[in-house]
Amino acid sequence: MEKQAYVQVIVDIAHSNVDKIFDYRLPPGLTAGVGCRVKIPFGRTETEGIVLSHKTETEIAEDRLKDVIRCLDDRPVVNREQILLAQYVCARYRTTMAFALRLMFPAKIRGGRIHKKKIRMARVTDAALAAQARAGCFTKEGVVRAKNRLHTLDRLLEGPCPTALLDAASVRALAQKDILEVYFETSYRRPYEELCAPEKDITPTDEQVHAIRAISAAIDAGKNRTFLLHGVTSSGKTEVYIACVKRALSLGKTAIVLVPEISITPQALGEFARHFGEEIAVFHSGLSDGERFDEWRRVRDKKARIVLGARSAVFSPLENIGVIILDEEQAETYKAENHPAYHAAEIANMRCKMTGAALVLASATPLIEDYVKAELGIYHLLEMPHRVGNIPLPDIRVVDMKKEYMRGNRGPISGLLHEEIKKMLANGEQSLIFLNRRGYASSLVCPSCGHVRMCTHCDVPLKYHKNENRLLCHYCGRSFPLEETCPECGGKLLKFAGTGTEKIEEQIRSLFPGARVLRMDFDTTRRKNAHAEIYEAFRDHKADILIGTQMISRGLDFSNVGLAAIISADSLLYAGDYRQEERTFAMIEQVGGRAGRVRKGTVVVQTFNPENYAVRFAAAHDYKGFYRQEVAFRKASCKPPFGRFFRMVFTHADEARAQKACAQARIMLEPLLQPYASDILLFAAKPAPVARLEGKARYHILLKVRTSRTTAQIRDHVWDVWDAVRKKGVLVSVDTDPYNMN
DNA sequence: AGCACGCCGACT
DNA sequence: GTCGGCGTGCTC
Repeated sequence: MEKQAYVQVIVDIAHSNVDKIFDYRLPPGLTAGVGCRVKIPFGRTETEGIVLSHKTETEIAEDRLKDVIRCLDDRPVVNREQILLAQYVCARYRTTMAFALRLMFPAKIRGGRIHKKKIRMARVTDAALAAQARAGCFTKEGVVRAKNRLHTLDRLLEGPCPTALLDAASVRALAQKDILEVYFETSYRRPYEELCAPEKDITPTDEQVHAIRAISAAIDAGKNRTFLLHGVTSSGKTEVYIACVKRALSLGKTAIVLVPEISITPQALGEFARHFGEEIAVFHSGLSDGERFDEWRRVRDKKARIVLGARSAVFSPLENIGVIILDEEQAETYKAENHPAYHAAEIANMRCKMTGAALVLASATPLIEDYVKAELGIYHLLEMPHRVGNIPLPDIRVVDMKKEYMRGNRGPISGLLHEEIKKMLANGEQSLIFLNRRGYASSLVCPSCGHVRMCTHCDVPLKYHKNENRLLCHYCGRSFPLEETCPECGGKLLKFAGTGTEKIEEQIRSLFPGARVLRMDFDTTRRKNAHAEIYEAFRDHKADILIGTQMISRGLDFSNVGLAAIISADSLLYAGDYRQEERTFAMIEQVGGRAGRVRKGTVVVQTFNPENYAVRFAAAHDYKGFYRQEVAFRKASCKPPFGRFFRMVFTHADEARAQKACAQARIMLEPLLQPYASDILLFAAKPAPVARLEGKARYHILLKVRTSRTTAQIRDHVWDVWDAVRKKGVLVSVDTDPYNMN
């Protein structure tokens, strides 16, 4: 008697009610490996599930068991390590196994809508036969009488060729005579061009050598270790990454390099593709579904051993990982916004622990939390304080905009910046102008009654976009016509407050009529390829000045940029979160780092707060000075890493329901947190600063906790309350150490 | 997620 | 009397 086979399946329904293992009978003749998707009957319908394991016995009564209908994959869509990782994600972020597993493979795989791309190929059946046919293309006198056929044969004698590149009539005729054969080959859609420029032969600096040695030793040992690579801009971190990845490959291991989404430029890709060619798979938001599927498949099928990508690439189906690198580890984009709100560094850390890989957190401006860990010896600190070629860090010149204002210059461009841009234009050098606010004006105010135009669906002011001559909501994306009269008092005057990139572009164009100006922001890069076009135009010096948001602060490493300017260093200082100084410091270093990468450059920082310590330390390129100051403040006020914040947000179309759920949660939390009273601060339930978003009311609770052994328990209590409250139809989200408090 | 079961209000 | 509101419970 053959042993009855059962499979344990996670149903692909992301709901806590069905977040458990279901046993199914595997009918004889059907195979479904661990990690494969299966079609299964579920309740009254059919659905997909993923096989987690096999077994020979089950506690489920025979009459309740159902059969697997069929297996949907011949190869697993998740490997065993990914299943373990998904279980970790479930526990850590309180999500369902279905949600966690979905992170592991391309979304569009479900339902099997994506197909492998096949291309039609032709090849000769026999070289002698082809040569004979080739001779037949000439007359006795040696004159060509069948040009297309000759060309086709010549091409095929060199090897197989896609039929798309050949003359269709010749292919048909030659195939008829069995001189060539047509067949299909699956191809991979590659999201970037082949970049096969020769490797540059660079001698690494002593600092680079030291970092490479330390990380390589950890990769060799196969023991999990975390490094904090603190390297100033242009200190050659990329070469360190490449050397470490090479080391991992040489040991037969694999590697993941994570970068913030916006720094995935052709330049950054090219650097890696040059070294690793086909071995590298790239993941970012710009890929089509087909491209993403193919890249993922190349990793799963072990055709690519290196993954380069944004946040979600940390879940790639690699096996035997040697090293995971997080470039710009302080970047906020490593944290996912929605459920599960995982942090890529946390996932990377877990994967490294599971496989004994080295984790490299790299930045010019590491997160305070991480530098603290390095100082405590939890992370191994590697410092690269010098730029490659010993090029000095750029001079940072801080302009006090209060004085500028008093002097009568009320525009957004200071006298100094004006002068510096002029100098650059005269020298034929390029300038970068950074402002992290898009549009023309950040609000539209009525000077008579003070009314600010607000979004009808969100509790936020509308931004004026001059190009479209409309008011836009940057939260929900809705657009409104610009009404000339105030809806409140009927006043006819309009006041545009706050400066955005559009206005800067207008100002620069009027101040420097001859200069060639480009703007790179959300609005100018919406069209496909627009980002690459602007990037290439600036790289090829088809423009003198590039104005932009966050997008220009990373990944643009152009030798001809002599000036980088920050229009307002204050933009992040009023965010109201505990990271505002840290982010201001990082922004100045980041943008400043774009200038003078080959020879010494200049940075102009405009601010109304020149005395702010983030601005002062950034101007002096003094990370450690800033760090010490910031750590002292955080310690005194119990902010991360000395404290944690938990924030619960309650969203519902009906304001009363959102408020009620929020108040209930607050009431439930109180007794649960009572034992920790001396270590916590539980704030009142109240409307969120953005009290309405997309037409839905929002309420929130903030909990501040002094870091201690009980922090994890407190977090669990918060999640328990979340679990209890969310069943009432109100959307509840929990954010740990939120980046913003909107 | 879906879908059935089940227990209270206003109608042909 | 019943049609239908959506609260609760189940799916191998």
